[in-house]
Amino acid sequence: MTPTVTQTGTLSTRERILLEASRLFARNGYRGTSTREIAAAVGIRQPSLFHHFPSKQTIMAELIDIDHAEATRVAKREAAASGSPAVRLYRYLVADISFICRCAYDLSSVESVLNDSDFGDKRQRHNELQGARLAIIEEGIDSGEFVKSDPLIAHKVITWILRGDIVDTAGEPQADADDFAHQLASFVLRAVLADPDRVDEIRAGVELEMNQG
Amino acid sequence: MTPTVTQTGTLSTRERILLEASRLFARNGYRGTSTREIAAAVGIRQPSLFHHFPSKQTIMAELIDIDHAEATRVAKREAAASGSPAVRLYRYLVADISFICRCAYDLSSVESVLNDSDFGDKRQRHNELQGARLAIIEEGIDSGEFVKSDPLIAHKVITWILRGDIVDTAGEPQADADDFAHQLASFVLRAVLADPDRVDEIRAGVELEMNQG
DNA sequence: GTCTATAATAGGATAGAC
DNA sequence: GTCTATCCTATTATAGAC
Repeated sequence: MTPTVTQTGTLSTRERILLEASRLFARNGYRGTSTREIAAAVGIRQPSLFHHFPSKQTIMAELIDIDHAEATRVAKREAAASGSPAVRLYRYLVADISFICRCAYDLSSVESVLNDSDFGDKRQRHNELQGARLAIIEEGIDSGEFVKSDPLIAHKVITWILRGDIVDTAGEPQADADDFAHQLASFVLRAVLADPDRVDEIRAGVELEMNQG
Repeated sequence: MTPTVTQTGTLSTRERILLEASRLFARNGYRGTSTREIAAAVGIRQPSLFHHFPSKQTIMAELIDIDHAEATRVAKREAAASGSPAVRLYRYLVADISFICRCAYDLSSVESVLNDSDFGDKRQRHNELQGARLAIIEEGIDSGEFVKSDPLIAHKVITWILRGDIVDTAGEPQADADDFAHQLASFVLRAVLADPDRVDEIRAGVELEMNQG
């Protein structure tokens, strides 16, 4: 399984390569990170990397797959879930944000390399995930639960918040990842709901569900 | 002056280097962009770049200065401006977002290189700008105009929205940059205001000011 | 599973002709 | 102001010893 931030003490060399590579890719970009830097961070020599991965590209490809596997899991669950668009959007945000905060790997670089031709085949799944998010927003606007406005604005802002969260809080242990996730989700819901006062009720309902399940 | 998206037809070689470098830095990162790629995009040979800039680093440094010069101008103006925190935050957001949309250069890479030791001296001004923004938010919460919550959450979200806007819409001509800026600013204000219904009144007031000034 | 040595290529920057 | 030619270093990846 994908390691969490609390498990970084007991990683295999392969996992430590993924961890250090993810941090360096986040800081200096995929192209801007050399295999020597990754190896140095892991504590091995540069050619030893190639015993665990056939190329630098496959290290990045595995990080992309880790990110997409979890995002797909959450998106599929909320697509089939019960509840109004607001409740499902709230649950989706909390699940995604707390995964980002808990995952040991810093997945910031994933989205930015999807424009690179080397990873073009990974892009379709990313687009599908974006579409699933937009669909919830459109449903909320159509039903009158969300304020009447361009769904693309809310969709963009949510994308940017998730991206910002990945970049700024990924990979570092967060004091209280759950509370942070709820605060961010509440911020978005306040902006989006036709009746912003419903935020507290939605938050309480989702927290109850999570404590039971 | 810094060129806008509508002026990309009449640029000097020096400005075209800044333009193409900004786009490549945005896509592939500062480290991940070679001087050969920049030269090819401009339509000259690699050594010719060094007639206009003494190094690759000085190209990036100039892009940072362009970004910070405008951000400082806007922040200083709103620090001294009249109006409630909500009105000043709204004006700040609209000014910053429409600058991002109008500037010919894609300034996405600026924030990410500030962690690089090569540009450490530019970082202080960035931190001062962040502080000015946080101060407006804290003032709004203390006065009761904003909803009672952790000011750092709103601050983070605003940072992420501005960053996302830079990354996704910078450098490309926007159909209606002003309307887009107002929609994003309204989204943030709805989430932040104790009385979200005041958004339309604040928007109308700022639009009136802008049409007069 | 990690090492040293090395191949082959791409990187930033300079010199000097035009 | 741009060019060709070139220097030196850094890059990804392989071969083969231990």
